[in-house]
Amino acid sequence: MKSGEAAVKQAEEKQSAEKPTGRARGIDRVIALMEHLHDRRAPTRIADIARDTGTPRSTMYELVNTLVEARWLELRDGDGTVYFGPAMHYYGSDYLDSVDLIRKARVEVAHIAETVGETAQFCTLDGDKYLVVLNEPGRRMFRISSEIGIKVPIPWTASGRLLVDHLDAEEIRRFIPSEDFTLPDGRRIAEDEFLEDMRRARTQGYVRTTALVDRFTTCLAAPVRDPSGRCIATICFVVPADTTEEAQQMMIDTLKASAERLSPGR
Amino acid sequence: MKSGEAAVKQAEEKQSAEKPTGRARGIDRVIALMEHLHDRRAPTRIADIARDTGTPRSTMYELVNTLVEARWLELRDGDGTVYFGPAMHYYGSDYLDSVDLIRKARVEVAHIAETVGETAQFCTLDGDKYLVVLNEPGRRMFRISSEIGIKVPIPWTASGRLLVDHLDAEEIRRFIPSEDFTLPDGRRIAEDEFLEDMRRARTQGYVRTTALVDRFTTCLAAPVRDPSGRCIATICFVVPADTTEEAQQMMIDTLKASAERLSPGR
DNA sequence: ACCGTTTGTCCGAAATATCGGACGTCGGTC
DNA sequence: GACCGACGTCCGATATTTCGGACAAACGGT
Repeated sequence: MKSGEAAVKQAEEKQSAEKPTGRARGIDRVIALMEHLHDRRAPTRIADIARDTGTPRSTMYELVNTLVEARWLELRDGDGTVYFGPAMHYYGSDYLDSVDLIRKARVEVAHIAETVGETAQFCTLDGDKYLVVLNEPGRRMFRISSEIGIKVPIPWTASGRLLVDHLDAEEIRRFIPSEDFTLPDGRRIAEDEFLEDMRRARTQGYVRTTALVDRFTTCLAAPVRDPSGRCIATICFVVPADTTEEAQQMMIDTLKASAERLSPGR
Repeated sequence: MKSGEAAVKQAEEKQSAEKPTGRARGIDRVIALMEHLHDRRAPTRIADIARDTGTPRSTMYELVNTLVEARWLELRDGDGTVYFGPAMHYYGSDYLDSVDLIRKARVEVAHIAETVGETAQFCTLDGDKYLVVLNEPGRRMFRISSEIGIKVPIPWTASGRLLVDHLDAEEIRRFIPSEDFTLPDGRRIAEDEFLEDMRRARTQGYVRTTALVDRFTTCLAAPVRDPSGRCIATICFVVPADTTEEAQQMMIDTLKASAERLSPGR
C-alpha cells in the first residue's frame, strides 16, 4: 500500500480534529469516502477506504451498498474494489452546463485542442491553489490522466502567474503559502523571480513557463478577465519543451483570441 | 410552480412505495435530492426540493448546508436556489477517465463533432432505456442543453435500433415497455416497423431516423460492438433533417470508422 | 493440508441524527 | 399598517442508524 503514511495521517486527522467522538453521520462518511477516492484516483478496496478514512468497516460496507445501488459508485474488476459510478458523471455534466463561463470554455478548449493538436486546459483558483477545470488531451495523448479537480500550488504553474495578477508583492506573500514556492523536485522559486514573471505577463498578455513541474514540458497560458480587468481564469496549452518558437507563437495567438472571447462583458 | 403535478406525485411515491415510515437516513435524503436536481436540470429553491422529495424542511436545510460546504452543491444567483457544485464535476471526470471505452469515445466524439461541425453523441443502454453518455455540441449549437444522463425510450432513437440488435422479436416485446413505442407527440411506432428498421440496420451497419422525437431532426448512428458482435454502445450525429444526402453519407462513413475504432478486440 | 489474513454479513445496544413544530424576519399585497 | 406567505434557524424528543465485535467463507502462502 503506497499511500500508507498519508492515509494513516488522514485517518488520525479525521478522528482528532473533526470528530472527538467516534460516531459520525452517514453523509459525512460518504463525503470522506468520495474525497478519498478522488485523491487516490483509482478503484479501491472497501476495507482500505474504511481504514484510511477512519470509518468502521461495517458502516463502510453498508454505505457502499447504498451508493452502488444509486449508481454513485461502481464495483470494479471483480476484485472487491469500488470507484465512481455513472451518476457522478451526470451530475457533473449538469454542473458544467449550468455555469455560463465553463460552458463557453468547453467549446473553446475543445476547439483549440482539436485544431492545434495539443493538450488544452481551462483553469481557475480554488482558495490559494491552482485548479484544472477542463482538460482536453491533444492528438499527442501523452499524460493521459487528467488533473481535473486536483489542487496544485500556484507557483508551479504558468496560469498561476496570471491568476494572482491583481495582488501586489505583499499580498502575494500573504496569500500563497511559503512552502508552495518549492517545486516537486526540491528546487525553490525565488519570490522576486515570480513577481517578475507576473509583471512580464501583464504587459505581454500571456505567460510561458518551461520545466517547472516537469522537466520536459512547457506551459502557455492566457488570461480570461472580468470587466474590471481581474483575471478570473486562464486558458492554456501544455506542450513538449522542444516545440518550435514559431509554433509556440501561433499557439499564444490562439490562446489570446480564445481568452478574449471568454472574457465577459467585452 | 410549473412542476407541480409531477412533484406531488413523486413525493407521494416516495412516501408510499419506498418508506412506510416518515423517517429516513440522511444519505437516502441526499440521493433523492440529487436525483431531483438532475430531473429538474435547474437551480431549485430548498423549500421546493424538500416538498418535492417528501423531506422535512428542517432536514433539507441541514443537509444542504453540509453539501454546500463539501462543494457538492452551490448556492446560486443570490435567490435561495441550489444546484450541483464543482465536486460533482471532479468526481464525474474521474469516472469518465476510469472507464476505458468511455475515455476512448471522448476522443472520437470530440474529433468528429469538431471536424464535421455537427452535434455528436455516444450512447448506451441503461436498463430498458436509452441513455446519452457523451454529447459534444457542433458548431451549430442548436439545442444547447445536453441530455446527458437522461433516460429515453429505446424506440424514440436511432441508436436504440442498434442497441437491441441481439434480441429477437419476442425478446424485444418483453424487453421494451409497450408504452415506449408511443412518441412524445402521441404517434405510435408499429412493432414490425421497428423490427424492420433493426434488420436493415444490421445489414447496412448504421441507422438513420428522421422526425422521431422532434420533427426537424435526423439522427445517424453506428454500432460499437464487442468481440462477440453484440452492440454495446453507439456513436451518432444529430443533424437538421434537411441536411443533404451527400453530407449525410459522409457522416455515416465517419461514424462507421469511429465506431470501428471503438469496438474492443478488433 | 494447515494456518493466518482478508472479505463480507449479521446482530444488539446506545449514541444521536432526524423530525415536527415553534419562532423571528423579510417582502409583497390589499 | 396590518396581514399573509415564504424563508431560514433553533430546539427537544425519540425512532433509528451507526458502531463494535463475532462469525463463516474465501483466499493464499508454506
